[in-house]
Amino acid sequence: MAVTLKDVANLAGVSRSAVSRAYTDGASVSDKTRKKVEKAARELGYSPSLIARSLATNRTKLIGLIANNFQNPIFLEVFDLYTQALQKRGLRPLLVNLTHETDPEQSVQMLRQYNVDGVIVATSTLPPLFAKAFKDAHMPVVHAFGRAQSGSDVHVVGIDNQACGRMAAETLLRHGYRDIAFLGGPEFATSTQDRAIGFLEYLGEHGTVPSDIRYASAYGYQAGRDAMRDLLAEKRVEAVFCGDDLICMGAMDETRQSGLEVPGDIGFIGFNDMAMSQWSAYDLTTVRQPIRDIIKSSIELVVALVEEPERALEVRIFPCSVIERSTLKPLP
Amino acid sequence: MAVTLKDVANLAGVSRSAVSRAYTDGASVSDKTRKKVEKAARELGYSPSLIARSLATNRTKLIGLIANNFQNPIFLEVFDLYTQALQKRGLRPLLVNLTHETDPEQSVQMLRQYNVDGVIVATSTLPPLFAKAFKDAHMPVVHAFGRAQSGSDVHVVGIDNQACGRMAAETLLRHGYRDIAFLGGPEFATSTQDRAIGFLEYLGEHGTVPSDIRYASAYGYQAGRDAMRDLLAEKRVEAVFCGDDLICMGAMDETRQSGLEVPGDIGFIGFNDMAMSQWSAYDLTTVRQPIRDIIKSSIELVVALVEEPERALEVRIFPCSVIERSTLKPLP
DNA sequence: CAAAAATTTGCAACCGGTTGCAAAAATACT
DNA sequence: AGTATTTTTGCAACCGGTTGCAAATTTTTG
Repeated sequence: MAVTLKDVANLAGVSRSAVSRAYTDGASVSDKTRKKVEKAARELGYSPSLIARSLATNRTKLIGLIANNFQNPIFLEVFDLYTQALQKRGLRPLLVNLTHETDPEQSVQMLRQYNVDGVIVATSTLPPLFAKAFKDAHMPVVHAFGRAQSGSDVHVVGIDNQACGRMAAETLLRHGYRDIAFLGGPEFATSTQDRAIGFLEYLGEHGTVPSDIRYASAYGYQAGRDAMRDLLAEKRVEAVFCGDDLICMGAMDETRQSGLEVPGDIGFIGFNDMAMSQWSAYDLTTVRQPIRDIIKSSIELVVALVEEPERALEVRIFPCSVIERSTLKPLP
Repeated sequence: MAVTLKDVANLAGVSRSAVSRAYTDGASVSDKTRKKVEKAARELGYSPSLIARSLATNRTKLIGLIANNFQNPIFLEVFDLYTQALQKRGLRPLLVNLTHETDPEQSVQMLRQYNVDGVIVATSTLPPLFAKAFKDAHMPVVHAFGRAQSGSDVHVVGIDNQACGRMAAETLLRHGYRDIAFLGGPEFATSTQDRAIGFLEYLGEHGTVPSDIRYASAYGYQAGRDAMRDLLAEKRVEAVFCGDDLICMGAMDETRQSGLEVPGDIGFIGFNDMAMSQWSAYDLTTVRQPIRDIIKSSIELVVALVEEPERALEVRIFPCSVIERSTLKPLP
């Protein structure tokens, strides 16, 4: 039913190899033959089967894209950028949803079966078990938005979360806040841990200590609200550093619902600078993470790894910046 | 390097067919042989290549998932549900981003090359050219969230947008509004057109006409804001039916920025009931679209089509419902 | 113009599985 | 026991491409 290389070869009056070569660039074909093949292909409506090619070349042009947070809209931006960037290179994302997945082996198994050329893990926290499983399966893996784990053996493209924590602290102090709370993402997330470290460090260096340290149960809106409710019930602070914009929005909504004003009564600084952060309902001051750069770079890295699997372990860090909007009181 | 079926066959002391059969259920193998094969496979860490299998069986277990709106967070919910539901059936989504794509042929080409078993188009508007291109390529296609086009030849799973438009109108009238505006998505979107028809129809049946009809340039926040700004500059209405929650949020933010109150000065009713719609900053009254049902059903349909390509054209419609929250004034 | 060099071509084996068919083995029946 | 029936097995061809190698062709050179 489908038209194959052989059909084209017959119509063009050349060998099957000739047709194949006409479709692989860099191959040795005369112009004359190529023209004949192209003509025949057009007449028959031929398009080569990537499956068959994959079998022969052992390359699928498939990149596994692993994600475990489909609640945070920032991942939609991430998917958008990934799919587009991959498409431009003639690659395709094979989306894997780890949201309710617990068994690393099984996921690896799947990716292996599809013979993906490489894997990009786009999660803030890569369970160590997964990292190991991928490595063991001899798949090129890069962990985007990850942390440079000391003992780890997976390539990382991301940001320096400690430095970002410091930036947030610096911004809050500069705006004249003293009585500050830290409201992070889940405590087990390395990203959260690092941001906390940098944040505390900087405050410490300037003779302060956070009035409250607290963790949302997830990188999500409701988790942010819940944590903020608890915080408000216990004490009063001047400003809050939230480990994620979505958490921040939840916290702000909770704050406003309880009758307080932002930034009049409490100031907020978030993290990520997702598209929604500039909505006027929030207009968040936030630490901006350069996701375009991270995504571009992680694709380049995984592609390079496909060519050169034994490449030296690499960690690529991109700088963040503070975007000042209106959730902090004006500079003194 | 990779361990193949032949290796397993050798170790187990059986033929290659035996190994193959051990892995296809329903095949004729004795228990004894299967045990031997399983043991050998375990020892070698064998996992069969889907690529090779695909070549032989002409089935890839890949479903093309086409989307063209990565700006609207509702699609993150959609992706989440799709990836999970497909995974459960042992299928994988091959994500295609049409956002900046104009040439249907090229996209079809791609999906053909990967030999996807079927295609799910998850866009509110399927450009007719795409529909035709897929059909011509003899791919099972289901248009989720689509409209039952009269002359079309693609299966559809979605909602009755006209009925939904009527529901919105009914809700607004019931709440005592008279001076009502329609703020739809892009005018070319069939979903928008249908919602408008139903909306106008119902109002007409109750002796009213909208005070304003207007279309946002996209199903997005900023587009909603811009359209609302124009509306406010021109006239004053009591309530607005927005063609999408995201548009509605933009419109609400614009309204509030201009000093008006919701629902005090202007009431809003949205469309979709995305996760964010219940955030307290908006707490939208909205028409709920049953996306879980649509997604589940569209997968079932595409799977059925793979088995039976010449299946009669089908249109599956799920009912919507109005979720009342706080963006309309209380019932009189 | 012939010989040497460079380019193009086709053959045939291979990638890693599946499957129809006939032979072999196991089970049922008289 | 021997024969008929059912189940299991291996052979070999096939899925749709790629690629090393040697032969055929074209181009360059003296």
